[in-house]
Amino acid sequence: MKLFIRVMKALSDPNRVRVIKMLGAKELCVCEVRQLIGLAQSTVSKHLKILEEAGLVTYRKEGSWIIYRLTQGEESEYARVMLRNLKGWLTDDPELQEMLDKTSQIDRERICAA
Amino acid sequence: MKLFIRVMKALSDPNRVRVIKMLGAKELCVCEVRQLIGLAQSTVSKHLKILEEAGLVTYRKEGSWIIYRLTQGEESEYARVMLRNLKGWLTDDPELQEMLDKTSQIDRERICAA
DNA sequence: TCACTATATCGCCATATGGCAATATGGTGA
DNA sequence: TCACCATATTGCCATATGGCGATATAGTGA
Repeated sequence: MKLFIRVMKALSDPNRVRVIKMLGAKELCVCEVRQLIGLAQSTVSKHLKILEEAGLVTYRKEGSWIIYRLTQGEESEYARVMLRNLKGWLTDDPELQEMLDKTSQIDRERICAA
Repeated sequence: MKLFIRVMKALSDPNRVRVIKMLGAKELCVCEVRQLIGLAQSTVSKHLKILEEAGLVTYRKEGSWIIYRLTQGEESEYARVMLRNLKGWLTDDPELQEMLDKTSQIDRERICAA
């Protein structure tokens, strides 16, 4: 029950759902997410942690960047099924569509000066 | 997005998930739910409203009882898919199992004196 | 080492949520 | 009509949540 609730809570916030959809298009470092979603860095970091603890996203380090991507739901059936559902869901939301356009265009080198 | 979030929020509370699982076994009036779940009547009523607004449950009147049951997700793909998933999920949760046993045994006439 | 960048964590605040008791509403049956 | 039952709504409280700025941590590169 606890794990299920954790996944549902993680998906109960529109900004976190936006992050999931963005990461569905392309893996992103924290400052790219911050740019795309327009929240404070600390807020983005908190959201990513919640998604990670639900088994929905994972990350790797690359230099001083931390690059997040969706998981395959290896840790949680709930995460796996919800990620699969979300691929098909919300595809006609215009605000999300615009965000996804920006996501595919974004250039990490330009946004996060290295 | 709003509808999706509404479904996720509805499923983010363990007591509401318990109600869903109970109603998956059998339709129930509010006082039966109250008995099974052990919360105040006003709290149960509030939870049922949230589930209803998410398109997960519906109700009919029968005398002075209001009898709730799961929907078929006619109103919402999100509700439909989640209800289908939930049928298979949490089936080995011992605390839920016990509640489901009680649910199938419950006798409306005995609990809710008419 | 130092300055700089990226990220995480902390402390705070406003609002949302889940709980209850009390009250309102509406049907039942004498 | 009146008393009673089931349910919904309201008002209140404690805790959770989502937001931010400030600070801590850690890597980079001079």
